[in-house]
Amino acid sequence: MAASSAKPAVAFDARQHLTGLLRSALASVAPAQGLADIVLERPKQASHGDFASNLAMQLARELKTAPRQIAERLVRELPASPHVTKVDIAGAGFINFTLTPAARSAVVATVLTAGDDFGRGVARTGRMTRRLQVEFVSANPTGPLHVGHGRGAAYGASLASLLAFAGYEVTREYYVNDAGRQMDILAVSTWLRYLELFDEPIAFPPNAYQGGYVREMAEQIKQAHGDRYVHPAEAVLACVPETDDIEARLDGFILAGKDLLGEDWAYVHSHVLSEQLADCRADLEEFGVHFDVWFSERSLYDTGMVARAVAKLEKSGHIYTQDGAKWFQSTAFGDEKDRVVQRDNGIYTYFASDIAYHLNKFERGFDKVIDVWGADHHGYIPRVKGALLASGADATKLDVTLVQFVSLFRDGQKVSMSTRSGEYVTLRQLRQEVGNDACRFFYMLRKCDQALDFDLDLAKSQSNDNPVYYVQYAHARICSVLAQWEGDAATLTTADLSPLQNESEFALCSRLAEYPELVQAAARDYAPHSLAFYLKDLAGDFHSWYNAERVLVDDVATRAARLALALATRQVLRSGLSLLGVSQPMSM
RNA sequence: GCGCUCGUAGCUCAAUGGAUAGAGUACUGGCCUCCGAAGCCAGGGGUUGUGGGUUCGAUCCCCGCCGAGCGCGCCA
Repeated sequence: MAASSAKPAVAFDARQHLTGLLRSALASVAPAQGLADIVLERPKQASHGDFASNLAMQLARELKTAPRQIAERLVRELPASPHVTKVDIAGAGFINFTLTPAARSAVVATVLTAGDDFGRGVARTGRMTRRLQVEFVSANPTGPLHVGHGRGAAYGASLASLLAFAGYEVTREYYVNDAGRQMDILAVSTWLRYLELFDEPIAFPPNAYQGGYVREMAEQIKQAHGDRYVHPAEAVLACVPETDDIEARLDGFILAGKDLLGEDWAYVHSHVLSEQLADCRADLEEFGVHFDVWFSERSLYDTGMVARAVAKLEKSGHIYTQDGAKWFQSTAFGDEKDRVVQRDNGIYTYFASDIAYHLNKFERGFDKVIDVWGADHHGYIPRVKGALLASGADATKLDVTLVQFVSLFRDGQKVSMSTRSGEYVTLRQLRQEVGNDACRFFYMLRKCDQALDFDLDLAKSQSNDNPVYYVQYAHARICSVLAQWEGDAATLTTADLSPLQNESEFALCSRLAEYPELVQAAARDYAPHSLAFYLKDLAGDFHSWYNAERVLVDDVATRAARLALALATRQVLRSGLSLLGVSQPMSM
């Protein structure tokens, strides 16, 4: 298409340009320091110009000279530039650059030309990592997702989108814990509720899953299979030891299920698993959270990966046997104590499958493996990294990001939540109360390593005050103006931008220009929350400008320039909101 | 007790080692015959828990103390 040739070969990059100027000045002032990093930051205050460099302060020690004096010399040696209108020395020795109006507004054309690609990073090569995996949520499929999972879901999904946009190839993965005791507990819970439907007198264990969804699954099984799985209470209770140890009693119920149901146990087990997994998946899809891979823990056992992983550790001499169990010597890698990988009864622990899983991830050739865990799992980091090291893997390729807890408040009271007791607010309930957009955005309004207090009443009663509307409103406003203009937006790409002369216009331009570097920084730091804060700032700059200046004025040139600025703003709003999984309404 | 994550305006939260620590909310006072007032402008609000250290410069890095959450199982 001919239109693509309209894309300028080299868009003006102010940061690159100024870096070149400073490098040139540095070569004259201090030739020996030619390799010093040139840092350019965007000052918080408009009076400090468009860019500031701390180069003089960094050189003060080496040159044994006062920063301001070095700054003066640097400024004297700066090559003349058609894009710079003013260079100041301020504060402790900052060199402040103010760009010409043309250089400041040039970003508008850059945005409109690039469209959805504005801010997108190019694929990295060489020593930069390229293929990434983000594993997140990975909740046991033993019940509905709760608001804590929701935070992990929103964080992981936004992070993955951000990394992909920043130029990495990203795989989104959910680790399904479909093996192990928790699944057995869910199966037996359902079976016991099922027996209740046939009036078998068995007291429901207090540590079994209490949620209503368990009763629903029991009802489904009854509808589909009648009394096929019914066994008399006496037969069931015969397997359950008379003890105060409720865990031992629960294991007795599980044993009863396996013994009495025989091959039918597998049916109940797989039925409840697929039910919960499907529910979880649908919940996440509605929340705008998608996965490329649903990885089964059980497949690690079926393919012998778990046994191989343990054997590998054994071979490298990091396993010893004590009390009939096999222990991994994780203390050799900084863990607090050694950990069992295989119990005396021959059954592997979850830790063994975790090792196998991570080795599998590494075998798949990712340059970086990012695990998003709940903060309560922080104690597992040393042992997992230790196992990787012991297996000869490069543990620095594993990054673990911890997402802190979410506390819900209703009527000023903290809502106590426990998965087992079934007394918790589900992600689905939260989404229905607050809405998906507000939910996704709200979760992103704090750093993930910060505990989150979520006031349900506030989110419900004052949902109009939610920051997400502030950002979406800016988008809708722009759509409205463009609709009233009734022109062809494509013509704005080449609009003359010289009519943009007001401070509020330059402030908005500067914010737009910041977007690509913000994307890179947020991706580097695994910090999608900074994108949410950026969008709030961008919307704020837009609203301020919109109140200060009128877009649809009679003067044709001014109107075109301002429409172009509005359109560029909409482009970046749309880009950022979509990365966060928030919709971009035309009207609201 | 040991370990991890934290402690910033009344409240909820920001701040690649940079300049006078910023937003929102709440409070006070202004702005719609004018493109969407879910908006804008202005104002008061702080010893960044605390005491040291490193640095030209510390909310950020290091150490002690105080306080909060989480973890410390042959559960997942």
